[in-house]
Amino acid sequence: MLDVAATARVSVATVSAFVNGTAPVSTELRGRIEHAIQSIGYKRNAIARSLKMGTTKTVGLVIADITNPFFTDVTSVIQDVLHRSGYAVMLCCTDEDPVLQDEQISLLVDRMVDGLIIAPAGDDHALERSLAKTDIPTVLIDRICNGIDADAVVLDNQRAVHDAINYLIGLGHRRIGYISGSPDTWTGRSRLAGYKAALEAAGIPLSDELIRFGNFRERDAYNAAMQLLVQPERPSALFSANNLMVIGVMRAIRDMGLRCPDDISVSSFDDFPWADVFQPNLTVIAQPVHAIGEQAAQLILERIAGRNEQPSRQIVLAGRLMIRASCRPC
Amino acid sequence: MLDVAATARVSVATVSAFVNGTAPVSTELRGRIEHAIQSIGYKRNAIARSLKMGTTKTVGLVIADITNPFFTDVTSVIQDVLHRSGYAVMLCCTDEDPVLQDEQISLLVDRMVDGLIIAPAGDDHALERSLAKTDIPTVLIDRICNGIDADAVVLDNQRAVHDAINYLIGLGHRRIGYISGSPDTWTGRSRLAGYKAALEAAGIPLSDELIRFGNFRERDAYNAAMQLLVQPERPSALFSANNLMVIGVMRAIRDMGLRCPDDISVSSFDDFPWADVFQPNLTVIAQPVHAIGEQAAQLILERIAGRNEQPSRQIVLAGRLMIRASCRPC
DNA sequence: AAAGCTAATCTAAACGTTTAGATTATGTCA
DNA sequence: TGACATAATCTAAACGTTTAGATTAGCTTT
Repeated sequence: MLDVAATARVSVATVSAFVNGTAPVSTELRGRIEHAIQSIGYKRNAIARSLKMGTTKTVGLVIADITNPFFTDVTSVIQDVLHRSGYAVMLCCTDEDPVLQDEQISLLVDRMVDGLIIAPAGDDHALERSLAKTDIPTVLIDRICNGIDADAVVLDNQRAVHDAINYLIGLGHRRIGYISGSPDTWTGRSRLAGYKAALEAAGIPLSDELIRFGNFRERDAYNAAMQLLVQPERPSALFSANNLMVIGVMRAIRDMGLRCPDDISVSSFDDFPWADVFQPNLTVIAQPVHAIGEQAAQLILERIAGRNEQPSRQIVLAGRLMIRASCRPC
Repeated sequence: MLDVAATARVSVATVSAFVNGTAPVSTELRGRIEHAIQSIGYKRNAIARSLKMGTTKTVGLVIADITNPFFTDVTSVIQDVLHRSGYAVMLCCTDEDPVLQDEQISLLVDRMVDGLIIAPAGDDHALERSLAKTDIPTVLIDRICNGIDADAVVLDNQRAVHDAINYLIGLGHRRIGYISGSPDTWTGRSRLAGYKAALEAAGIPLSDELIRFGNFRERDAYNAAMQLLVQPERPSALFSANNLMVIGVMRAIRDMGLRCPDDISVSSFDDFPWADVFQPNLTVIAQPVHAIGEQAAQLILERIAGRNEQPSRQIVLAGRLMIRASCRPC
């Protein structure tokens, strides 16, 4: 900018005024500056600008796993709306590891992101500590953390799973195996609660024999499903608490020489774009990924702009049961 | 840092020396500084540091679509290795739109990223222009651009598709429909070239009737596949040039009331983690996503460190044909 | 013609670091 | 004791912006 100013024989203040349109500049100088910028190939340095302004026009997005279609779908729309508002996105993955999460958040805070959108990993206190000494606006997605006072947009997990399990019960299933996400997370707990509530409401006794933990990971879910399938009195249906795990479940079913839905019914949280075209066509709970991303992005923009000074609120969205062909009457 | 210096009754230079370990500090002062940092909750400001040092410890990653599992797989390993070297990743998506791509690259350049990893969208000149007036180290992935002198890690697309088509020919197929990616991209062209070469080598006459363009998008591929399927003399096999498109292809097949592989064989570029467990089990060309990400990350790190001053080189990796159950003898 | 406005431009001080080079303290040796 | 080396610490100038407040130029008005 100093070079531009020198070339155009004006002060840096004038160049700045012209570049940002923050103050009127005479046609005369405007021409000279424009020309100087062209010939030098000047680009405003966003780092210096950030330092002075105290704002980076960047928001940090922290998710568990970039390989999970749910997160990428949400990320995609978040990026979209933030980009339209002039914000860039810095994406970090935690692999569900609270230590890594702390590192990533720290990295984002150091880089002075204007806002944070987080799908928290690990137990509630982990995030609480990570966020302790910063006052960066934050919105939580997918999961809620108890100790944290921040906006959140989440699903009515309990209700959604309740509906799905109810559907299975309606088909006559009584022994329904449940592959749970990590009970350390709100998401894992609330979905499990939906399962339990549905059974309870139907008067079916709960059995720990039917619940296994897959930690939202395909590999772990495979093992978990295997444990359920080798039981002498095998479940007639399996429900998986997310998309990654249902693949492990299906693999276990195949490896046990069983077929879905002929030998066993399967349902799961999270939809796939290919679910209606590859067999078995999975019956799933579809999350409103677009709405989640849209809402999260709007919330963070409002908080950043300071337009929203109200106490934090939680937006709860509903899942939708997509009945296809992976469940049979029992 | 000034506060810390004041509290510890030392100069900022000493604080800086302590924080970065760049110069010896006496135990006495070390204690005082440490204590001051604790009580103030000081964190080094990465923005100010970047401004002074001229390095952001950040690399920009530009991909077409974060929703595409191929890109997310690669992104995942790139993030992993870069994070281990202390670099953060700024992820941008272009939606295959050269204009958006230019915007995103500009944004990254403004933010002074230390390096750029790009899966180019649009025609070669688009990227050439975007990269014109910057000397940021760059490595290209997935696609090559002619005018650009940068390291690249790509697949031997032609060879890979050649193998896959050969496999179909070996099964007796003669009318093989091809759903191509955008011919504006190197990837689209090189894969198509593999198709043509394979037919030619087998003495099968080429026919434009059998080639349709799906632009690497599910929706477009659906339409493209439809056009092939309504032909009076329908192809006996369909090959899709990427993962997103094969879903569109399968949907078209279903909507036409056909079944794969009974009525028509299907194969495609890119593997799915669920391909061996959902029917039809797709026969695909698997890309070495891990190697691609690893190599790309290493290349950019070397270039950034200035360790590698050699002329740019292209790393060409091989795809692997995963034969499953979506192709039948004809 | 002097005074008073207004609009355009400029000067200089921030923002929070890093770092060369100056300064000070400590110890060694003749 | 004084000269000299060495190690630790400090001072101050950058990095490339923004912006409050000062200055200047060009008009009106009296």
